[in-house]
Amino acid sequence: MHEKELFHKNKIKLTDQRKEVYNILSRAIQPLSLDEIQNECYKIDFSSVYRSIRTFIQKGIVTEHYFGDRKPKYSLKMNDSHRHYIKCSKCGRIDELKNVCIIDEVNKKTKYKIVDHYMEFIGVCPVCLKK
Amino acid sequence: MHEKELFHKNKIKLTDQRKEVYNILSRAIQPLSLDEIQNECYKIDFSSVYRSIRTFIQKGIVTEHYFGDRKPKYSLKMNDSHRHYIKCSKCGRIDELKNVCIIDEVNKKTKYKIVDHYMEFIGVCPVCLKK
DNA sequence: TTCTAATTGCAAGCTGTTTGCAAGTGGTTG
DNA sequence: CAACCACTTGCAAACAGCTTGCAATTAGAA
Repeated sequence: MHEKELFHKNKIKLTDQRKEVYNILSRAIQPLSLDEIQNECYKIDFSSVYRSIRTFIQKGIVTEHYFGDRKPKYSLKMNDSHRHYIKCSKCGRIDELKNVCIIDEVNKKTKYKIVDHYMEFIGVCPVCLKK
Repeated sequence: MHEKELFHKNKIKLTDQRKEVYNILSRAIQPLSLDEIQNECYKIDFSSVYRSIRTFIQKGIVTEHYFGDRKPKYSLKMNDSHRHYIKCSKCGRIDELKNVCIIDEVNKKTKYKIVDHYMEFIGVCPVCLKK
């Protein structure tokens, strides 16, 4: 869906700042922290990035993730299906993790109804292993 | 292992403050934040709790967890051989995810040698599901 | 084009973590 | 078992990241 349509559907005013934040997230291959987003922006105040993100979360467009890092990270929910990554700790290469279906297992074991999840793996890729 | 032995083995001075922090963690059934630990203490300055924890982490005795509230939480690593958690999106309750071993599967599928990973599951807990 | 409610940038405030320092203490040594 | 010293403590102040109030600006409806 195009951003204009998406914003309109969600009753979000289409400002330059919000467009830019949205586009940065849509191009990102990984979730980004607030300051990572701001660094990608041409010239937007931190508080505006912050408020854009809060608006997007509230409208259900963006998801907030917590990893072993003090700063939460953000991604577009619409990219959710591509949200399993594996990253090489040597060369930085990022691959997608396909067909790793753990949700059913987690569901069964915990009796929770899973509404969201994120998995990220760090390892040494086959190429670097050979070196 | 008894705390005196453990501290000695790790070359940590055995002070009243550290003993107390350690004992609070060893009794805890969930990871605790710094101020939760301090509240359990008889009368220890916040910075001493903080520094005890940092020492324990550095010695590999304690693990730091991020669960999406602002405050990281801490648990004894020995209680904790490979824990994953699941968090309720309604009430914030945190449960442990037992016996979810995905590493072997990821290893097999990707040929990466996994060195670290994050998994985050958000769902609605059984109690909230009933409401 | 005009009008208004929503959004922006800025600066200040808040919450939680980290650090510098003087005073105090564990534990090693003679 | 006394003396010593490097490590630890409590306190207060600094820091980092997030949040908010406000006056000026702007999107978009009328």
